[in-house]
Amino acid sequence: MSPIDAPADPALFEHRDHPLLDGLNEPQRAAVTHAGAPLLVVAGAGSGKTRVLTRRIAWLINERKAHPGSILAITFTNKAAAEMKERVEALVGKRARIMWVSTFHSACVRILRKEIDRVGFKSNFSIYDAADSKRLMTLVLRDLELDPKKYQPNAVLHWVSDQKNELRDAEDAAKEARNSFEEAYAKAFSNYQRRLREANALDFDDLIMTTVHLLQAFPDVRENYRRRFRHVLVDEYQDTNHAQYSLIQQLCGQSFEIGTALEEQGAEAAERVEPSELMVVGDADQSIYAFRGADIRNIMDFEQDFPDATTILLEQNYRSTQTILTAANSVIGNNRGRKPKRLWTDAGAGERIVGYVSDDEHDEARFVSEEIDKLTDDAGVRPADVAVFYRTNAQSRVFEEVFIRTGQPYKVVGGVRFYERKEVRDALAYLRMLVNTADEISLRRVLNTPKRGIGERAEACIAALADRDRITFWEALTRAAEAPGLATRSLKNIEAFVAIVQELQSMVEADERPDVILESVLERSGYLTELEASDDPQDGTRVENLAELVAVAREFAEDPQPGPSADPAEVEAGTVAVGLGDFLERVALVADADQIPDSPDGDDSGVVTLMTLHTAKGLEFPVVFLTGLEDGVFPHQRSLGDQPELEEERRLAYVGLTRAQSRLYISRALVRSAWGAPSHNPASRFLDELPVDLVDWRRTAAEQTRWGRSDLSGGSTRLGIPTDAGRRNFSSAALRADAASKAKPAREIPSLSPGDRVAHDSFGLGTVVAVEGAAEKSVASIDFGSEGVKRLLLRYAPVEKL
DNA sequence: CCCGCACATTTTTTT
DNA sequence: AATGTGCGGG
Repeated sequence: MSPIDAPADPALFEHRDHPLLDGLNEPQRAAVTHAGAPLLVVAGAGSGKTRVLTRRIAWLINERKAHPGSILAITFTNKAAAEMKERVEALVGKRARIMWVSTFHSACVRILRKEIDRVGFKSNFSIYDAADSKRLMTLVLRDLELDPKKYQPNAVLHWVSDQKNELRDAEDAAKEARNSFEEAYAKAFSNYQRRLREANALDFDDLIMTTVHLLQAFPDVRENYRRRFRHVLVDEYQDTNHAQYSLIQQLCGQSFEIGTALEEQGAEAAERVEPSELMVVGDADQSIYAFRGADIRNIMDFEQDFPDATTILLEQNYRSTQTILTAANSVIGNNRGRKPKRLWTDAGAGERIVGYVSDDEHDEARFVSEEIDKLTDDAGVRPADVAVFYRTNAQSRVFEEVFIRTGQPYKVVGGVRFYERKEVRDALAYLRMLVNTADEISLRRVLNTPKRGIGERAEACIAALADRDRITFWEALTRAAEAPGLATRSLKNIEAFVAIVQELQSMVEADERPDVILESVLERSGYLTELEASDDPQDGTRVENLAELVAVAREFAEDPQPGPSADPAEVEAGTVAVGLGDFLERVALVADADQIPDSPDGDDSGVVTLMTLHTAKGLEFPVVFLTGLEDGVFPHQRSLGDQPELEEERRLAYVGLTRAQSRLYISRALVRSAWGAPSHNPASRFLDELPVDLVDWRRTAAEQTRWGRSDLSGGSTRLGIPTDAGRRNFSSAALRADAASKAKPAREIPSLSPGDRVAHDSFGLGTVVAVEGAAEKSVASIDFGSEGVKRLLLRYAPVEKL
């Protein structure tokens, strides 16, 4: 619990205070009670902003008699939304339920489901995620016969996303194209949009952009929502992009920007609605999403955009020790052009930061694991109090390996997400196609999955028929008999497929429960049968994942927790929609952060949490391990040559540091393998930016132990336990020099021949089966018994000849 | 039409 | 290192 929940002296406020202001400091109270002009709350990390938001909403309802339905609060994740709603409900009771508290995306979906027919979509539109978008873009680029080397789907999509975040449609983009390169991009954009429309589908960015366009184009719709939302609150304002900014403006009727001012004059005929009250909360130092269009100027320029705005600063931190805050302040102070802000606390200095320089990433992970052991044994820390952060998802692997080996339960948040697994996506594609037959991407995905003899050739015939008769791909499938050039055999298979789909569709029409439909899909499609018949061990896991998905669907059907875009009126009446479409929507909008084990009590108390720094935003943990502090890893390679990007990395470091409540560990590896090749990276420049005396270096580059220690106790590491040498403080510069001089992990390649017994760090003992190639390139096939036969590149593989 | 193999590509971060 | 894509043989 943070200290804010236990005010030092409640009596101090009692006589003059409203319960809703209880335990708040002065600026916090000012933010809660502020009325009128647009309000910017600059909330430093851990300054109690969630508390301010919830209290303010409760204040609006209880004291200012705002109708709960007139409140729109935007949060960053659905989980944050659910929590906020819950907290407000605890303060003001059940009527809080009809507020809109959701993410930008969920709020837009909710508006679009009602209004989107005005712009030519049907309300059962599909939502395409990154993978769907990529598939579609690949098709588009192929159609346009663009060189896939020069025009990569991801690059084009990123560009398209930028356009949409700036509210430019394909036409605008084409007009602004300055060279043939951009013209090609604009063309792809245009085709991509056309095909989305044909599929009755929207991608993530469309959800926002389409809503804004809709509000701009239809004054009656806009007035309707403006009249409804008298109070708009936006959290994490520093991470909003231009489209989201415009959305806020449209919804609030705040129109101080020049562009909107003109547009507003045009709409003067329509009845004017008083602007809604706007409060935004954010911290420019925690803006870490510029790469996806977030515009830090939205918060930096708030006072210019809204000339009569009030700004309130929250600088008192209730989360961390002064040591941690000083470190964070010191790092972020290296960014230029930021508004000065210094977090402080009265919690005291606390423990020093612990630093560790490891030989490689395995050593780093082992250090983290051992340290967690010590903390839980001696310091009364529960594993659930511990979080391990890293820059990129790929870094989670080593930690997982170590935790598996030591039996430490852990949970990786994000990464290869459940909903991105192939089998789960296949199953969802079936469901989406059933709900929206125009969804060609989903339909074609499952057409021959599992294999049912409908190949590329047959698919092309159907596509040609659809093209010729200007019908959807699905319709063409139902009329496959008319397709020229289609083999009889293929036709038979297609007819069988169509029959299955129609049967399943009738279940959807009959409003069967999502879990029931899903089970039928897996059964009738033959998907499950195929997996069960397979001897690939991976397919066993796939079956389990599908069972998990069915369980999720069942839970959804039986316990209709109001979803992010559920209609509050229905929630109130206890008739939350639990149809297949609602289920799909829920699934489409879940975020990584939504899956964080929420109460670290009970079952989850023994689980360590692993996640990227981005996912960590908004969270806090008593103990934090910030790993991989190497130039090229964090800050990321791609940011090294670019000042703005480097500053974003620094903000990311700031976010990471400020997640820690009482203990902070920082570590780096001298050698780290990526793409199967080792590279040694210098110390992260952010380490230089930490005050030297705050860090207790348990091990420095100078103390690197000898390689190849023969002691294989535990079979887990080839590196010796670091000596507990004197705790001298090396400046980072010294460390770096050390790293450079020692940076030769000269590793000899064991010469092996078939029959040799070897030991491997993670696979254990094995027998060499075969050796190919020579010297640096030699590859050995080694039988590790229950672990199977592995092919290992001896130069890098941690094997030792016995 | 399907399977197996070689090869390229992968890694930023996410709603 | 691991996974997806493109080709050739069956």
